[in-house]
Amino acid sequence: MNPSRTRTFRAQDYDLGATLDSGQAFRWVLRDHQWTGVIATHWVSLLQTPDGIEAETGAPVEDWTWLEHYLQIGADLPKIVRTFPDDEPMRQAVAACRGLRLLRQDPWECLASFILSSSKQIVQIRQIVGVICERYGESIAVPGGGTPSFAFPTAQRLAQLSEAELRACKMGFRAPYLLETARIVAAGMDLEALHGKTVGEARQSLMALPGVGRKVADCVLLFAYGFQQAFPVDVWVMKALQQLYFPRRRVKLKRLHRFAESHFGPYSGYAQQYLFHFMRLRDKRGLAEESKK
DNA sequence: GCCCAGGTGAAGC
DNA sequence: GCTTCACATGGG
Repeated sequence: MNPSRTRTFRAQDYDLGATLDSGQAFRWVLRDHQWTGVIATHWVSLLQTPDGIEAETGAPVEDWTWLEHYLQIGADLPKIVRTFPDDEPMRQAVAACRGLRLLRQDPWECLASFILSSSKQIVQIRQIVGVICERYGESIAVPGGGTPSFAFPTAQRLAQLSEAELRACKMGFRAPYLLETARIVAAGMDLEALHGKTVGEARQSLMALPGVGRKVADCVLLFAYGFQQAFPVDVWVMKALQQLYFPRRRVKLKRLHRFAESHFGPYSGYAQQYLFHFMRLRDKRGLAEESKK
């Protein structure tokens, strides 16, 4: 096929906005109905259409497999949703988040981003990621006249920096974690090798890294490696499980993990993303209602 | 000023 | 094993 800068993907049941804005990835910006972001070294702009997604890139592309893979165009969403438990909370979440998908991201970018995510709001994670990309990422091709754009910095690049330089990117106490992890990866830890492991083994390898606990590890397992059983429990998912499944009884984290494993089926990670997004939507609406008063 | 954010690691029971 | 606390920074 001839190299081209545009391409159309046919896709049913795909809510691009919900997917790119649901706290999985931190580099997407909405402008004039188009989502603009960076995947590896590609500047990309995406537009939702009735039949699917129209993509534009900064440089001509011959093989579009990388984008199809990132967006998980081929995932059978109706089939996945049918495996969710048939209970009231999931019915509500599915109704509220129709077309929400899981992306398949680059392991290093996902790992580094989620090390920066701890105890931070999504807007702020975006901001920190933006700063490290501008300062330490390679410049990439953008359409004529566009503002400069940068790849996510490699582990090798970040490994050369000082802790002070990272702190200057507003990441606070996360700086030493990111720096140490970058140095371990730059020194030869093979992130690709985790693809061939079991969830448990892969999780152990990730949790051995500084700044990576159960929650960050599960995010990377789910959003980068496609382990559909990984079930990240952050404050929102904690709230969802507490309020929707265990009202008026405080349940400990360990128990919630066990509940999640047995209750949500083979695509529990997907179910988790629906609960997460559902809770955030509900919160936004709640605030909007309140400000009207 | 206050509380909270896609938490983790270390210290103290 | 568990619970508590410090850790930067900015949004609401």
